[in-house]
Amino acid sequence: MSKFGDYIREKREALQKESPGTYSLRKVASAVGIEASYLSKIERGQQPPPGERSISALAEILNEDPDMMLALAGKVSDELQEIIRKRPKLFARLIRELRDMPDHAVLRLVREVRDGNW
Amino acid sequence: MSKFGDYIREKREALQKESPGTYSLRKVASAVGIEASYLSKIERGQQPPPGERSISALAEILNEDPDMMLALAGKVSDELQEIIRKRPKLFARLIRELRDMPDHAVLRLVREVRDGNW
DNA sequence: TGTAGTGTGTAGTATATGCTACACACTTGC
DNA sequence: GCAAGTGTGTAGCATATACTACACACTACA
Repeated sequence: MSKFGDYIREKREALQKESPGTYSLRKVASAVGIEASYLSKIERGQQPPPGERSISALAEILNEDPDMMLALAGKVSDELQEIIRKRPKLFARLIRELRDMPDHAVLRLVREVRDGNW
Repeated sequence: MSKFGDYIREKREALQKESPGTYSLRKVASAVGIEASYLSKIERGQQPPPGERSISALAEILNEDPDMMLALAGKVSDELQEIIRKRPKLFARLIRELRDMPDHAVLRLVREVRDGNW
C-alpha cells in the first residue's frame, strides 16, 4: 500500500487517457528528470518516493499541489522548514496549538492574517 | 564557524563551571547516549550536528529548547513535520503568510488561539 | 608518581537516500 | 513482421547520515 505511488499512478493514467501519448512513464519521467524505470518502481511502491526536487517537478507536471504531494511522500518542503527554523520557538508553539483545531478555524486564521484586519 | 557546535560547547562549559564534574564531555555524551569523542567533534564543528534523538536529549540535559537546538542544527522536529503533513495545504499557506510578519504579530496569534477568544 | 578525569585523533562502520544504465517483454498500427 | 511506444526487471552506484571503538595526551591532585 504505497499512498504516494498509487496517487501519482492514477493521476498520470487519468491524464494519459485525456491526452494520449503525453503522459507515458517515459514522457513524465524525462520531464521530471528521472529514469522511466525508476518512476515505474515508485508508482508501484517498489521504491520509496523520490527527492523533493523530483516530487515538486512531478507535482507541476501532474497539476497537483506540491505541499500535498510532499506530504504524501512523508516530507515537508525545505522552504517551509527554513521559515520555521528562523523562528523555531514561535512557530513550534503556533503549530502545536493548531494541531487539534478544525480546518475552518485554521483557515479563518489564515484569512485574518492575509487580510491584515486583526 | 559551527553555530550548533559553538552553542552547545559554551552551554556545556558554563554548566560545568557551575557544577564541576557533572558536565564533562564524557558525562554529557553518555547521558545523551553517544560517544564522547563524537560529541567533541560535534562541538568543534568537525562533525555535523547529530540526529534528532541526540539533539533532543542534549537539549534536555543542557536545559535548552529542543526546537531551537534543532533549528541550530538545520532541522525541524519530526513531530512538527507530522502535524504539517496531516494538513499540508492549510499549514503551508499559514506558514508562508507568516513568513514576514514580525514576532509580536505571530505571538499575538499564538495567544489568541490559545485563549480561544477570537 | 600514578591514577582519575579531561579532551582529542584516527580509523573505521551500518544504513538510508536518491538515483542511473540498460536489457527485456508486450502491444499496437502500418 | 517490424518499428514505435508502452511498462518492467536486474544490477548496480554515489553520497549523506549517524554514528562506534579505542588509543593517545594533557592536567591536577593525593
